Amino acid sequence: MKIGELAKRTGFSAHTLRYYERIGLLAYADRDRSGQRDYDASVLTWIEFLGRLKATGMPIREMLRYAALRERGADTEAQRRELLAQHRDRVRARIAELSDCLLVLDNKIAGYAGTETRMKEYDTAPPERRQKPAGARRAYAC
Amino acid sequence: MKIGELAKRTGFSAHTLRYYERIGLLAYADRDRSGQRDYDASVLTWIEFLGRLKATGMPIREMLRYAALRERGADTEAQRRELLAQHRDRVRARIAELSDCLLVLDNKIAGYAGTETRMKEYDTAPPERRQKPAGARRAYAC
DNA sequence: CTAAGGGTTCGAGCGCGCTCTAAGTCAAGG
DNA sequence: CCTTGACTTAGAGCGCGCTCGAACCCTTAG
Repeated sequence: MKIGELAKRTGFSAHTLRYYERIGLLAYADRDRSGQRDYDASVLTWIEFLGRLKATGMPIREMLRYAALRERGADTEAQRRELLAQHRDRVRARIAELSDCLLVLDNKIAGYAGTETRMKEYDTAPPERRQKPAGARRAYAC
Repeated sequence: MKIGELAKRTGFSAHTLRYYERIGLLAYADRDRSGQRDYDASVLTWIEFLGRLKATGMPIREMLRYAALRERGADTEAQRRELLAQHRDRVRARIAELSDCLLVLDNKIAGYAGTETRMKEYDTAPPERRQKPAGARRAYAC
């Protein structure tokens, strides 16, 4: 497989794949007689996993540490497991943080929606029902 | 409140707060007779909300759009709500992505743990019980 | 009076992760 | 034979979000 196809398959650009090789995140790829990289399909698994690490915000520095352990073979498994476990904890924390922020956002949005609803109700409701609806209790500040 | 205290209270550095003012994310702050910024406590709410937007990965560009709408007053509420709703959807998608990756990580980690378990079992189990345990079915590739 | 410890401005610099340019090589199709 | 287009390299450049340095100004405590 040449770099263009690998790019297509992984979603990384050829530029990025070469960059990853340069910095050591991908092993030096075999070249054909004309010097072009010729990838083995097995690299797909690794690149896809790198994609996961990247998607979860692992810095390249740390991917490099993981890649280096991997290259050193089976007796680094405990260290790799440890590294991933730490990362997993960070991901969990991140999810929790985002979920927390999501509540704030929902609240704020509900506040805006509440304003519209109140305005509509104020316009359309008969005078005796013109009172603060339940949604009006928060989120005016911003 | 001077910038140092605001920094302490919000978790943003004084440098960052000045930077935010420079780019228009924070309104120009009143200065005292000696030219030092003197903040009103009300700015805290806004800065904390900015912190939420930042924590959820909103780019500064977009915070600026939101801030600009806010400055323009109450008749931009629908647009602000729309902007936040879009952002909220991205946050939800991001949480989903992270959760998905989390499963992959858990799996991989379980694979490493499985290796250790298997090695232990292989070392300690009597020969007739030396067979693949349940945890051995995946995640060797990396 | 002096020194410490805040604050001010402007602009340069940095760390990250790419992303692109330039100049060149090579293989296949018309 | 010639063009097209994908590939090669080394290295420069970029967008983001700060972060810091230099040189200076105020206020306050000892």
